[in-house]
This record gives sequence, C-alpha cells and structure tokens, in this order.
Amino acid sequence: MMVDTARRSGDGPRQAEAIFTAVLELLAEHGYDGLTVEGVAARSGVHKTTIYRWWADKDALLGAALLNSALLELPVPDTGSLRGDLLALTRHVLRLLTTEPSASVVTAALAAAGRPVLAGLAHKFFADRFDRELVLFERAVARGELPADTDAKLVVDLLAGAVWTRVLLRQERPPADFAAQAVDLVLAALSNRKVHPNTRNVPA
Amino acid sequence: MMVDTARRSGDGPRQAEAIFTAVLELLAEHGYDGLTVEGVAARSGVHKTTIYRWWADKDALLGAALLNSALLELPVPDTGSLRGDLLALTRHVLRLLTTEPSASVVTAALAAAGRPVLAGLAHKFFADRFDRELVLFERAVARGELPADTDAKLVVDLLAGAVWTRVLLRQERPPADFAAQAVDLVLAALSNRKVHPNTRNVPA
Amino acid sequence: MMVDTARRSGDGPRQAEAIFTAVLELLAEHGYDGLTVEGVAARSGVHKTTIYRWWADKDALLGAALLNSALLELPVPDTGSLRGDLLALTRHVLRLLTTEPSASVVTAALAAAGRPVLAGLAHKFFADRFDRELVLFERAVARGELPADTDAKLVVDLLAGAVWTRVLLRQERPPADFAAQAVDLVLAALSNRKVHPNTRNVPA
Amino acid sequence: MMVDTARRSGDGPRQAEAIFTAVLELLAEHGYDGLTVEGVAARSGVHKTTIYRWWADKDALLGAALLNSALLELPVPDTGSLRGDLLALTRHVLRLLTTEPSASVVTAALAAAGRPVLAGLAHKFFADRFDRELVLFERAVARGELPADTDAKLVVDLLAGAVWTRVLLRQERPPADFAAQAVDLVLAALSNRKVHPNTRNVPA
DNA sequence: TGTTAAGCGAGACGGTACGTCGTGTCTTAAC
DNA sequence: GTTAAGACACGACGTACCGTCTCGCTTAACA
Repeated sequence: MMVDTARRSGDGPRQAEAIFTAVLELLAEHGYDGLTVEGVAARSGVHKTTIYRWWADKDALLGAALLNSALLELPVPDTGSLRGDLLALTRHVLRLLTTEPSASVVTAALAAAGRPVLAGLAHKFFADRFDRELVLFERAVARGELPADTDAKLVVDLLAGAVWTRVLLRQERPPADFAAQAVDLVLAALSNRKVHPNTRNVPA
Repeated sequence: MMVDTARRSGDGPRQAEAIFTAVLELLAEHGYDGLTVEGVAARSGVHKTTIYRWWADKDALLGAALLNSALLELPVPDTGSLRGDLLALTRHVLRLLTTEPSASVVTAALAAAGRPVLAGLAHKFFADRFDRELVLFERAVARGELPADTDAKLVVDLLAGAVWTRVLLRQERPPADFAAQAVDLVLAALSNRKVHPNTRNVPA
Repeated sequence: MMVDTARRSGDGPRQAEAIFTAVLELLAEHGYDGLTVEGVAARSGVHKTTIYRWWADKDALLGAALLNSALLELPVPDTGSLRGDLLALTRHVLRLLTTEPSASVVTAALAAAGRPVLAGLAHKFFADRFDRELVLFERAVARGELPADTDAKLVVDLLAGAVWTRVLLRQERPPADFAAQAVDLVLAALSNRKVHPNTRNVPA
Repeated sequence: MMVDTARRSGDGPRQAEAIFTAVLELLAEHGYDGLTVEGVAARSGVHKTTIYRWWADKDALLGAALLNSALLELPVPDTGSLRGDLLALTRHVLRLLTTEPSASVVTAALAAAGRPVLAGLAHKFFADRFDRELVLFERAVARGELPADTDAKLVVDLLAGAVWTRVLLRQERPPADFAAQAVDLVLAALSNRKVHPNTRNVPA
C-alpha cells in the first residue's frame, strides 16, 4: 500500500518537514551560530548524513527551511485604499521584525544575508516578497489614487527600509504610530509630487 | 601599577593597528566566517593568545576593529541646503554599501549584526552615526527650510533604509539617480506637509 | 546497531596500533612532557580529534599504550628451581629498567605514576604483573623448596624494589651480579627461616 | 639601613622561603602538574619574573625546594641494635610514603624523577640520604652483629625498595607489621648467610 | 514475489578553529 | 642592581562542529 507518493521526487528527504522545523526552532532559539547541522539532526531524529545527502551545507539547509517556512510570509493586503494597503504592509513588516518567533528568524536570516551562499537566497526571498506587493500600486493607479509613473519599488524600499533600519540597526522598538507616520509621510510626497516638483536646477 | 609612558594605556595591545587592519582585510576578503582569530594572528604577526588577552572573542575583536575603523565613517555634510545635505548623506551610505572595501566590510558586518555581542555594537555604531546626522535638520530648521516638529529620525531611517533594502536585501545595484529620487520623494513630502515654503534657490 | 565485520569492536580507532607505537616512541624519545597528543597524531598519521574521540586525555592514551605494549611484559619463568626463577625474574626487571627501549618508557612512565589517572594504571599494571609471578612460589612450595606460609609478595617486592631503587632512585648501573646477590640474600633468609626462625624476642 | 645581610649572596631571592613553601604546598595539593610557576608566584607574593631569575625552570625550582625542605629528611637512627635501626629506618620510609604531607610530595617527586633535569636531583637526593644510613651497618659490624663484608647498600635498597614497590607501584597500604617482616626477613639472611649458602648448582 | 537500487541509520574520520593555560623571555620603570 | 609589573611569542591543551566516507539495513518500485 502506498502512502504519500506525491512527496517523493528527489526534492528532499522523507522527514523534510521535521528537519525544517528543527532548523527554524534552533535558529530562533540560539541564533545563526547556534544552528548546527548536528543539532538539527538530533532534534529532528534524522541522521546527519541524511541531511548532507540533500543539502550541500548548513546555509543551503537554512535556505531551504526559510523558503519552506510560512513564518516570513508577506500577505498582499487589499483594503481598498492605498494608504490602508501600505499601512498593512508596513505594519506587517514591523510585526515580523518585532514579534516572536519571526523576529529571531529574521534576525538570524539577516546575519545569513552576509554570506555568499545565502545572499542569493536573500535576494530571492526578500525581493520576491516585496515585488509581490507591487500590485498594491497597480490597484492604486487603477483607482486613480496615483499617477502611473510612480516608482513603486522605491516606495516599498523606503517603507520597508525604515522599519529595518529602526528595528535592526538602531535596535529600537519603534513607537506605535511609526508605521502610520512613515506611510503618511510617503503618501504626502506621492500625492503632491507633481504639484511641487522642486527637484529642479539643483546640481547633483 | 600602571605607568603609561608612550604607547601604553591598557586599551589594547601594542600592535592594535596591525590587528585591526588584518581583521578588516580578512573580513572583506573572506566574509564573517572567513574571519578567524588565527588568521588575524597570522596576518598581523601577533600571537593568537595576545589577541585573546585583549578581546574576549572573535566578535569583540571585530567590534573593536569596526569602531576603530575610519572605513565606515559617516561625515556630516554641510552643503547649505537640506536637499544637498540629504543627498550627500544618502549618496554616502550608498557608496559605503556599493564600493570596496567598505561594501565587503558592511556586508560581512551585517552578518554579524545577528549576534548578541554585535547587536549592541550595531546599535552603538549605526545609531550613533545616524544620530549625528540630526544636525542637518536643525540647520534646515534654522534656515527656515523645515518646520521645527519634523521627525528627523524618521526621515533618516527612510532614506538610509531604502538604500539598505535596495542594495542588501534586493541585492540590486540601484540606478545612478536612486539617491536623488529617494531624497526628492521625501522632500516632496516634507515641503508639502507644511504647505510649501521650501528649498528653493539654494545652490547645492 | 553494532555490526562488527572485521576490525570493528568499539575498543579503539582503526589505527590503534600505529597510535600506540607513536606514543611509546615519543615517550622513549622525549619523555613524558615531550609526549604530546599532537605529536602522536602527526607521527601516527591519525588526526588529533580521532585520538580524543577514543581517549579522554593524554594520560588515558598513555595508559592504553602501555597496557597494549609488549615492551613491559613480565614473563613467568619456569627454570625448575626457585632460585633460577627468582633470578630470571629479577634480571628481567633489571633489564627492563636498563636497556632500551623499555628503560626510557619505564622512566617516563614513572614520571606519570604521580598522576591520578595513571596511578590506577600503575596499580593495575605492576601489581598484576607481580601477582602473576606468585606461581613461582606455589611451584617452589610444591617442590618442597619453601614452607607454605612464605610471604611471596614480600619477597617479590624486596627483589623488584631493590632493582627500582638502585636503578631509578640511585641512578646507578648495578653490578653484573646484582640480581644474583639480591636473590641469594633473600633466599638465604627463606631457607634459613624454616631451620631456625631466629626472629624472636628481639625488641624493636 | 641593612637588614638580613647574611642571607644575601646570590643563593636565591629574598623571599626564597616563601617560595619554597608555596612550591611544596602546591606540590602536595595539586601534584606535579598542578605545580605551576605562576601559582607559586601568586601564592608566595613574588613575581614570576623573579622566580625565573633565580631558577632556570620549574624543575630547578622544585629541586631547590625539595633540597631545602626538611620534609624528606631521613634521620639516622641509633637504637643500639641493627634490627632496631633497620626497623626505624624502614618505618620512617614507610611513613614518608604514607602520611601527609610528605606522601604527596614524594609521589610528585617520584614523577619528577622521570624528568632529565630532576633525575640528577633524585640521585643526589635519595642516594645521599640512603648512603647516610650506611653508618648503621658500620655500627653493627663494630658491635659484632654483622660480618664486615656485608653489602649494606644492597640491604638498604631491598628494604627501601620493598616499601616503594608496595606503596607506590602496588598502590597498597602495607600491613602494620610490614616493616618488621621485611627487616626480619633480611636479617635472617644476614645472620645466616655463611651458614647455609645454598646458592649452588642452579643454572642461571 | 522477488530483485535491485535508492534512501537512510550509524558512526569513524580528517580537518579547521575555537578559547584556555602555562612556559619562559622581554621591556620598562621603581626602589 | 634587584625587583615589580605585565605584555608577549610559543606550544599544547581539550572541545565543537564541519563535511566526507564506508558500511549495512530497509524499503519501495519494478520486473
């Protein structure tokens, strides 16, 4: 009798889920350094050799676990207004970085971004997620809330980046209205960009 | 009894400079993992135990090297206009993240930011630097370019964060006018917010 | 699940022989202090960590090497007479302490006898060997050469001890007939004891 | 104003006594390995450098401390009878090896005997002491208790050696009458050596 | 229903770096 | 001129984890 035939195609060991769970738990508990393949093997009940059979090294394993994880999902909000959407997005990022267990994972993943192997992953991971948010802007344009030539990517980077910077670099817990302030500041710019395009005649 | 004739102050080994240099070089060349105390010892010509006498571990050593380094200095620009100052600041951050050797160092240091020991350092390091930039805004307020209640920290975080996000998370090389676009977008918001007494006729 | 095909018994690394050889060579060449685990690893071609996997520390390793070694074997002589047996035994001990490579090994092992870990080993090692010699006396009793109540252990300790003292403590090379003289002196006592046990009424 | 002019002649630092005390205490407490120059410096309140100025290395220091110590003195008994003298001697050796603090020191010194530097010392130390006991035999010969050609050195080695072997090699605590039995056995031989020279016609 | 190949458990191993401890040398002042 | 103070090179310690290997057992797909 065959069980679980689908999940058998060279895409990972039979216990992949248990392994990923162990990876993320250890990552959250002990940080990147505390995440050891031997520890993952012990906690997941899978032999170390088996892990190495499927992933080249610790970073590859971490990459797979992160990609597989729902922890860092970024939903695409649809509140009906650009402001609502951006607020939801910014707040979600803020929540990711400030509440457990995602905060630990993100912090550790940030550490991983400095590593060659995971750099590509970070790109794929974060950029993909942010790119998926670009629909927000398309909808806003459709709604007439925005001119079509708005640089949506820049806006996302400003907002997400402000959160990253405040939480991870400054290591501060931002005020409750941080997201709202950031969003409103950016929106103020967008709504009046064409009105006062005072970016002229200033030499770079 | 401490004596302190010339280069004797209990603040580090005699070869501290050589050690820091080796640390940053190895960090730039091989990343955080490739930065080993033994490697530093070998390259700097100082014995491993001497290093351990002064710094508790690898992270403390890295912290000291980063703090000591001029590589990551953030000058406080003074161009005469808020826009010019912000542009200079943003471009400087961008340059830090995209040109060698600082890019490698920052990238590798980013990997280290996930570690407890260096988290505090990151705070001290980045926050201090950003905070020092707040004078820009005081000057702008004095010049009448800005209302006094502007959230300067938020602005800095937006701009610096956009650069971090674009370069490190997205792993993209931003377009040449990225800094200008970001700064102008933010300025549009600021100028707009208080109606429009703004940054005109001020040469950069 | 243990399998144990050929040379697999959980009793030591695959290269145990090479390791023991290296241990004894280094011990003989450079003494106890010159015996380093790293040196053993280098000479035996086995990695240091492998050695530590099987023996807790340097002393445990030395202990194992000594126990494994045939260098310090004490054969049980069987010459047909008690005198011949004791002579053979005493001369063997003398030879152990005065000819290479055993002399170096014993000398170095002596240095180790002061250590807790090896103290137990010394007990096991020397006591076992000496005890094995007690048959000599049983045979002599059976032959009628000795009364049954002879304190064999004392005799062995006297003879072996005389050699130890002369060679190691006095650091003298004993005369050629040293063994014979010692044995004969002791035998004179034994043979005499049962004829006229004159050890009475003598005040301490 | 000069104090203590006598004890100033290149024979050691001013705090020599404190140093020797520390050496012997540490030796007794932690064994040879636990005896560190740094520990001696710390305990004696003398700087490490000072110690090294006077003694070449750890072993030389230990040697000096042992020679200076009264701990290992071997008194020359004079009880009026050979048996009494030998008994006193043997018991003294036994006591040295079995009661603190001398036992620890001797054990550790034994370990030191395996070291080249201290080998000479051991010779000087033990042999000298044993040799001083030879007067016992001269007195016994004078008293007519012994023939003049008795090999006194052999007798001392037998007795002292039996104690060493029993206590240090066998690691056993000898019975209360051990010394008496050994002495009596040897005396039995001496008193009848010429009477029953049964050392004939046995092949070596 | 076997056969066969892949997955997997088990664990020894070489290897790199860790952070620690002790040795013995040195330099620099202070007494 | 001896001593105190202490930084230093050096060598070894014993540990942790890495990633590789060999060897059989197991298991499922296929013949």
